[in-house]
Amino acid sequence: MPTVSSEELAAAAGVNSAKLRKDFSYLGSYGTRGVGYDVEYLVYQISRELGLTQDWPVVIVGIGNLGAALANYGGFASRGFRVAALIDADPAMAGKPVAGIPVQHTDELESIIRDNGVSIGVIATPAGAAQQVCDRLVAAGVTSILNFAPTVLSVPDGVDVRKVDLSIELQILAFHEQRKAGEEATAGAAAVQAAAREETSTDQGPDGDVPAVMPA
Amino acid sequence: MPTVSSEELAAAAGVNSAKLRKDFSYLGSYGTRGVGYDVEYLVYQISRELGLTQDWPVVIVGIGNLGAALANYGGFASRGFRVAALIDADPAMAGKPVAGIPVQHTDELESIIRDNGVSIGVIATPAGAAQQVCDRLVAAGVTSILNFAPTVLSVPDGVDVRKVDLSIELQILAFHEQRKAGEEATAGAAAVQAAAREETSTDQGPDGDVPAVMPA
DNA sequence: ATGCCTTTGTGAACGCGTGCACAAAGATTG
DNA sequence: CAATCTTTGTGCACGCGTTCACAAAGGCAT
Repeated sequence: MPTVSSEELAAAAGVNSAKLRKDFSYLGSYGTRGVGYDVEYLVYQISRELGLTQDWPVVIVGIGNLGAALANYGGFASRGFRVAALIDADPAMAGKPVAGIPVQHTDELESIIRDNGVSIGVIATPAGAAQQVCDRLVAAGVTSILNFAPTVLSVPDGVDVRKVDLSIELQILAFHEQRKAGEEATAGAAAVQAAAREETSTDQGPDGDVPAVMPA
Repeated sequence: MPTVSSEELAAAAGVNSAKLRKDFSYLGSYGTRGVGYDVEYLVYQISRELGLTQDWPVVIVGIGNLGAALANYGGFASRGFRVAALIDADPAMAGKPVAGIPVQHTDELESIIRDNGVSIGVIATPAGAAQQVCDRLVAAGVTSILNFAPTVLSVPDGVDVRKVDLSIELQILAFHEQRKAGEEATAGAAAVQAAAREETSTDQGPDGDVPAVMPA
């Protein structure tokens, strides 16, 4: 039986082994003292807890470059996601296959959601259409939305929204890049990013982790 | 002179006003007691600290759906980024304009980087080509890389890499979705995501923030 | 079977970040 | 110019998460 110790795992991940053990303990997944964790069992437990063993039907709305890129993205299937439908407002797109899936018109949105029991929707439309699409998704029963459009969506309670801003990551890189260059005047620089984050977005979305460097 | 108090700002952002003031204090940007912060000055200071006032030339390598989507993305210009060049390995793409910028062949990579003083590169190639492109970018002088390819890149010290995995955000939504549904057996669920994070990626990339719920 | 060795699971201490609360500072009004 | 009022900047305390350290547990060799 192949096993791993918390020590090995921690070293590989660059974290503290005690924390890792404590985290695992919340799972209820018990390791064996003197031996370690059964790899297969551990992988299964974590996968299940994360929802990777379930099948999540997903719709993508807005089949432009980004929507097409998402439809073609290989990582989805392996993580338990299944693209149930591609939806676009352009009638000319209807029926055209993208990533092997025929695009359907926005008119079908509600019925697609209901027929497939979709609870997760991806919005890759232009900013102008995003809120409207969002409202329709929610009304049809979607309770989780991944938003790529550069708009903050408002949704009723009980609906989760995560906003992906492709430029935020670039901004974080630029921030570091700037600090590499100018070590002189940039003395009391850092903790700003936290403040900036507070200013721009109202909560939803991924927090780019810039290490909170405390200036001298 | 238009001003804001830390109290107003904090309320709008949903955070504590004291923390906000403390964060601002690290900037050295002083507010005026009894009045608040000069909005214009504050915006400028934060922008400058974040590198938004600088002009960052960026190259995008791999002009498939994703690369094209990035090239068309409006958010870049407003954040100080300028797409200096689009690069693709397919000779058939060469010269074809995407988002108004002609695609150039991979052969030109090194000279483009050098001529434009590019220090930030975006990789939107298939996984197989990513490491090779990365190596060439680094060799040509790029010191920050935004990686959309589903591979972990290895780079020498001094080079920053951020990996964007489009399915991670979906996974976080699915995680919450699962918890919404099954409140029964999912008693001692939560802190797993931290552990999972430790397992999968070795540091680089955005940490999707799932609130660390402690089980009873 | 007994003792030793390895590794888990966790109680307790430490450290850091957040939030409270107040003194200092400046603006404003009479 | 003095008194008052508002808001900043920050010392201090609290709380939470991380880390340390060790006892309990199980495997394995003799």
